[in-house]
Amino acid sequence: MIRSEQGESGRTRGERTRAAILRAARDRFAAQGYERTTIRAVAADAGIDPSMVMRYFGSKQGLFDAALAAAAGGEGGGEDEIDLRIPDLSGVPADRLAETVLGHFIDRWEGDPADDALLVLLRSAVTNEQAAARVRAVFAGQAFPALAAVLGPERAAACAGLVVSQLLGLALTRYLLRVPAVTALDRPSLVAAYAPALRAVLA
Amino acid sequence: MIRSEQGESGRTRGERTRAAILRAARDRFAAQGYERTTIRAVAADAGIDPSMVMRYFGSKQGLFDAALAAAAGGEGGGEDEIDLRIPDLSGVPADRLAETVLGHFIDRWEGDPADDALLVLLRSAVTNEQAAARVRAVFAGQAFPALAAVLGPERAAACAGLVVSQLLGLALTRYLLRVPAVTALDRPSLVAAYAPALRAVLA
DNA sequence: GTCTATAATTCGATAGAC
DNA sequence: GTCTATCGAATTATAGAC
Repeated sequence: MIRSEQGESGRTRGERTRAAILRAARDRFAAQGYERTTIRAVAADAGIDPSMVMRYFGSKQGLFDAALAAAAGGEGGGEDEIDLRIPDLSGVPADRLAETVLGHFIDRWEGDPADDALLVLLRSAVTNEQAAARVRAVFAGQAFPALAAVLGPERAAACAGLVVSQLLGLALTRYLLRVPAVTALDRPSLVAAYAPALRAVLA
Repeated sequence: MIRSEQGESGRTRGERTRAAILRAARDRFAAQGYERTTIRAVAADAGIDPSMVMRYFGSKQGLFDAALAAAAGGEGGGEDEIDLRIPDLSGVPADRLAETVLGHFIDRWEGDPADDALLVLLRSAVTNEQAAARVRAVFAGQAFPALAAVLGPERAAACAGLVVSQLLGLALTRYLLRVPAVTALDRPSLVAAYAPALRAVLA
């Protein structure tokens, strides 16, 4: 029993260390962005040595990519792209579309604290061109198709940019800048307040 | 003529150096944000020694504050706070309010390339708490009162957060993240596209 | 697999000559 | 007023002992 299968769910020691690093990295990148996050701080949060981060992820950029993929992919699989998990919009009546999209988007931001892929990505995208390109790719590859499925491609093309502006504007003021007038609202108030504007775009 | 009044508009040599540093700093902060901007890079852009930056502005934070104030105050005076220059909203008919606010906001972003105070501020505010606090102060001190003047304080309180989300969402997707669906629009299309959503909020 | 030690840079900031 | 020289701290990244 020298090289032991660890008691917890068959994970090896290395896999647990790797997971601890990723969790710490996700929190740091989400809270401080790419530049201000240091490998040393991540290592300290994870309770291991900074050199371990390099061993597992090669470089700071490699750690960022891994943190993004881990936050996005969840525990299910190993996809390396963020999954917005936009649901079954095709069954939603037109007059409930705005509320449905808003509710789903807010859930993605406030639901599981460990699932902060969007926060990680958006916080860094403002000063990191690579992260910004990723935001563009996510919305082009997921948000637009989801809209096109219910509105048709031509109407989706006309309003996709508007929808992205609305949703990211909400995220920016509520989660990144923490503007009091926006953070003061609870979830139901938030949906009710933003639905008319989004409906004006989707109609 | 040893200590010469320089030929150009009576400015002393030091004043011209100071102005060159400020211009370089503004461009760097606007393009890269606070953390990625280095004093050395600003000095190189301005064609002077890095120590001159320290001499004139004391610290990196001092340089940032000065760049913000210079971009905001323009050549007119010496105010040290950003001026959104929200105009005469009280004379605007209610059904043209959305277009007026949008047009003014877009002009502030695209008008004078040297007047990039909002870009400087927003780019840094996402990862710098001090800059974020400044964004909150600007909107609380200028955007909200301007709205209150036309809508009354109670209606302004209800929609001020929404308006900020809309406008900053536009700025984020167009100028910072450069989402193609948003950057593709020219100025008139932009106003026409965003006006319905803003009107839904202001109505 | 984990850590110690350190290399190699880069940064903000200071002291002082001219 | 401008620059040279440098300090001290922080960073990413590497080499190697255990």
